[in-house]
Amino acid sequence: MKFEPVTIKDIAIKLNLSTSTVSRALRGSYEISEETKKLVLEYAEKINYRPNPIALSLKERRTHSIGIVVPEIANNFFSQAINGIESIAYNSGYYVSISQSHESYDREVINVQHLASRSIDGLLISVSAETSDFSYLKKLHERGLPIVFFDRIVDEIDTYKVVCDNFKGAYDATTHLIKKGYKNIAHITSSSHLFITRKRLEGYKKALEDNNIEFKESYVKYCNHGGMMFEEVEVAFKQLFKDKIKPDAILSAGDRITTVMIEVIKKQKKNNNKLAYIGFSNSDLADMFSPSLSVVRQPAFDMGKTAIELLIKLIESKRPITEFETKVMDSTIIIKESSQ
Amino acid sequence: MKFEPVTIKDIAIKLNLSTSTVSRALRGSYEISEETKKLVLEYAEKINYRPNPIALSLKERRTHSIGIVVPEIANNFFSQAINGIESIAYNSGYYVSISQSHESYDREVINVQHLASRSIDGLLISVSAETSDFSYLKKLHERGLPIVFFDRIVDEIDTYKVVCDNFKGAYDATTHLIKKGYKNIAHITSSSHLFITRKRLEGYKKALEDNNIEFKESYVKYCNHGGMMFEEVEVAFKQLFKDKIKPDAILSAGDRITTVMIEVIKKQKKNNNKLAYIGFSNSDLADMFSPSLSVVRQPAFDMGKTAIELLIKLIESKRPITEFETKVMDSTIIIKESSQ
DNA sequence: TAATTTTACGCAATCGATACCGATAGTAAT
DNA sequence: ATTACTATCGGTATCGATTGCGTAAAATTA
Repeated sequence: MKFEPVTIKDIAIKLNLSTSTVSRALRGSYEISEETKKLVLEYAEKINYRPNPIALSLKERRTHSIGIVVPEIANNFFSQAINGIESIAYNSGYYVSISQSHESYDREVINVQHLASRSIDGLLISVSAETSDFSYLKKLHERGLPIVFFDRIVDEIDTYKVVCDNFKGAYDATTHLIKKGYKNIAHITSSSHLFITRKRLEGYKKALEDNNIEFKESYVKYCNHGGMMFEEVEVAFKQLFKDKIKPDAILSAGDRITTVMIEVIKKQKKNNNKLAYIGFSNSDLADMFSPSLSVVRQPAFDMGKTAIELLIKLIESKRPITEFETKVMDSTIIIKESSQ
Repeated sequence: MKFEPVTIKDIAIKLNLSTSTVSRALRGSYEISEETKKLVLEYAEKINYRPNPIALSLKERRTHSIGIVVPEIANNFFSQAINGIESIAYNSGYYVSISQSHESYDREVINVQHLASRSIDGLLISVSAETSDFSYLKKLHERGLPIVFFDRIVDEIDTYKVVCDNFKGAYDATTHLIKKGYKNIAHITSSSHLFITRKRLEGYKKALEDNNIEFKESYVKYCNHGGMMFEEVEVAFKQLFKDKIKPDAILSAGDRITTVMIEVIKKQKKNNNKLAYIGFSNSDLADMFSPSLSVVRQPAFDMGKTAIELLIKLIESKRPITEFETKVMDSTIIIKESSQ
């Protein structure tokens, strides 16, 4: 089965013109007589001619599309961020191509390479939990591919970045738990090589410190697959409760880890309302949980918007940009029953 | 800022060979000496050469990528289906490009046109709630674009389709409610021009009929934006409760409508455990709701897998396929607290 | 009327990779 | 020595659209 679209040549042959004339007529060049223009335009309309974007891309060395690589789309934060990206992209004439790494380094590399080998003009990426080697991104960036990082940013690559204030989010959430009287606060988080993981850990630590609570290394558990595997969260959880002084509250990082943690809690039937928890989450359903979920919410939609705006700026800039900034946006903590 | 990837010509010049020789060496042609092959391969590796997929696409008239158009990705059913699609696509050498219609006809057309104008080899689509005119798809299909519909299928276009048994799902769910003693069962559903909406309505009706319960038109409420607007669901809900005999149970259609409906119920504080509900939903969090949510669950992942398999079959078939089938997969009803 | 300008269009190169058709050595067979 | 054959490589058209350059014919000016 083959899809045979009409080309400019078909029009040229039919109307006894050259392809150059047809091309110029279609784009309304002053060099073409009104008569010919009308003829071409009408016939093109009639046979529903559409320029072949692949041929155009080859010629112009631009595709007018940008690539998005995220760990997963079945994640409220990322799907909201994507919506933000799209809202700007479409109005700016860019088409977006979304792909998922599923928190796997290999999948991430495959996706990025595919996109980068000339099918996109720029890349928006939030790296996977598994990724600790960013050299493949660095190479692409050095070769001139415009890249903007959002959320899971990469510290060692110098370009625009968009994050929320992870330190403050974790600090506020931890402080909130402390104020509620909890003293043994654990932290279940994503993989340790993520920049945002470190920032959140810092916020958590600082809050403890400011309240004269001793930080315990054993209270911090990392999930190297970002919560993609139920077991890793379950193991982390169980280990926490092997401690002689059991946690009375948990701060969790990220949509996936937070929801999986809640599943673990349900499964373990641990919760006789003794365990408080608050998590980074952009779920719209937090209210409907039982108990309703306290969250640190990131401005995902706006982060996406900001990221794409910066990327377009990079792509369309005439001369190389060397001064980059990292936009830090506010997160909000929303207190519900789970942390009371 | 420009991205200047290495081309076959760069290699040719450097090694003092022709582009043809380099091309053949890269693909291991028998016509090239081992010596030259080694030389080319090593240099290509060194400078990290990647063939330009755009040039290849132009030449081969194939892109090795398929397009997915869904109403939204922030929807458990669709994100799971996409994961199913990807699981097969990657292993078959196809790259997937995802885009969202946001239940808007205009967005859907823009997305499909962009994809179709030669940047994809085939299309997987679940149409938006707004779409009632399928002529644009019909045209593309007639011109030879391979299309497979899944979930929101289009009756009047003859190709492969994948759905779950919507009739049976609705029938079973309604029967379950009846068996639990509910007699005034309402149905909040998506827009009326969707094929699956009609099928679900039929299942709902038949279950009432088989149990000698009178069908009331006023108990069926349509959401023409598929639940994308909170208000449409809220209005539907309020109207139901204006009826002199108020519903004691609701069957809702689709992930979005179901979750929005629950929000409405919360907001209205209608639920003193009087109102039972069950909805089509693939949420993994149904258990965590309060009350936990009874659902009709579709085999989203497998539906995605089946759809992409059929699409690849269509794309790679040597001669035109004229015999099409509609795969109907089983749905499962999972009973929890909300329908007791 | 001759010279010059304008109008309207065609030719061919280009983007990157492939593949058909040759072409040139070198070797083997007659 | 002539022919046949093989191994190895290059030239060039091609995919679809754009664009710089060239040019015939028509229109304008001198």
